[in-house]
Amino acid sequence: MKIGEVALKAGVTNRAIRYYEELNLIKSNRLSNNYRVYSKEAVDKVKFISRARKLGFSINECSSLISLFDNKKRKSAEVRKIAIIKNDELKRQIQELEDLQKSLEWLIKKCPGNDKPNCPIIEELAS
Amino acid sequence: MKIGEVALKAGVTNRAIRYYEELNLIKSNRLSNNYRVYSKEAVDKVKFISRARKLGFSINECSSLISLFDNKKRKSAEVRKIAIIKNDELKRQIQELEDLQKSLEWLIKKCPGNDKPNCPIIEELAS
DNA sequence: GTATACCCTAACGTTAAGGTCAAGTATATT
DNA sequence: AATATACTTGACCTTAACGTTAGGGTATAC
Repeated sequence: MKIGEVALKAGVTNRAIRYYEELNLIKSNRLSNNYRVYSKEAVDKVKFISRARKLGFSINECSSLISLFDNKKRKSAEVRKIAIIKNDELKRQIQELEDLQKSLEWLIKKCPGNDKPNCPIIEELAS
Repeated sequence: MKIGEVALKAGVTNRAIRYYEELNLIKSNRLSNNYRVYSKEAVDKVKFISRARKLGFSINECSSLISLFDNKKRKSAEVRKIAIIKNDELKRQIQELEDLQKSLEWLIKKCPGNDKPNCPIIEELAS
């Protein structure tokens, strides 16, 4: 299977695949014409990476997950640990954004939103 | 007042001030030695920008807010509009992150976290 | 045999908001 | 005078995860 087919099946671009390969997340062999060839398992791996990315994991984290994916002697506790770290990060990030959003919402509620210049939002920022 | 003092009073770096100036968010005059000089109002503006940034507004949005801040004939409805747009963006962003986080949490709960390889997180990503 | 589609590497571009030199000028202190 | 501190511009650096050319070679269909 050549790169285009893998890309199509996994729903990513050729460039992304070459990039993952560059970072050693996946591997390929070469044909005599230097084209990359992939096994069916490579498609699964690329899909795996794609799903993990959509779950919020960075490429680096994907790399760790792929290692565990490959390691049939893995301990589920190790996987769980990575997931928990990411989950905590997400929760913290959400909290920060919520704090901002609540502040903003509070200001919006206090703003009359009419034709006059008087505005609590501007005043708050200027205070 | 020279740049260092403004930076100190507003709690940002000299570089940040020059950057804001470069993007026309603030202005300065020059002394005969080419040093920038600022008025007291400039300090207020830089503080304004700094606070707005911390509320989640981008430099571009700060630029719009500064224009309204400067415009004494502004309508509070215009300010409110910008704030509402940003608020909606924040809400959407929070929602996306929460969806991710919930998915991850669900997987974590299902993972035994022991010494065995069997792991629902890996399985989900591989499915 | 030529048009089209696919593959290759190398390398620069993208986004935001400044950070970090480098090299020179100016001011202030001792 | 020498040293230390503050200011100037200009230009490259940072992060992530690829996107996008440029300039080729290869394969397949007609």
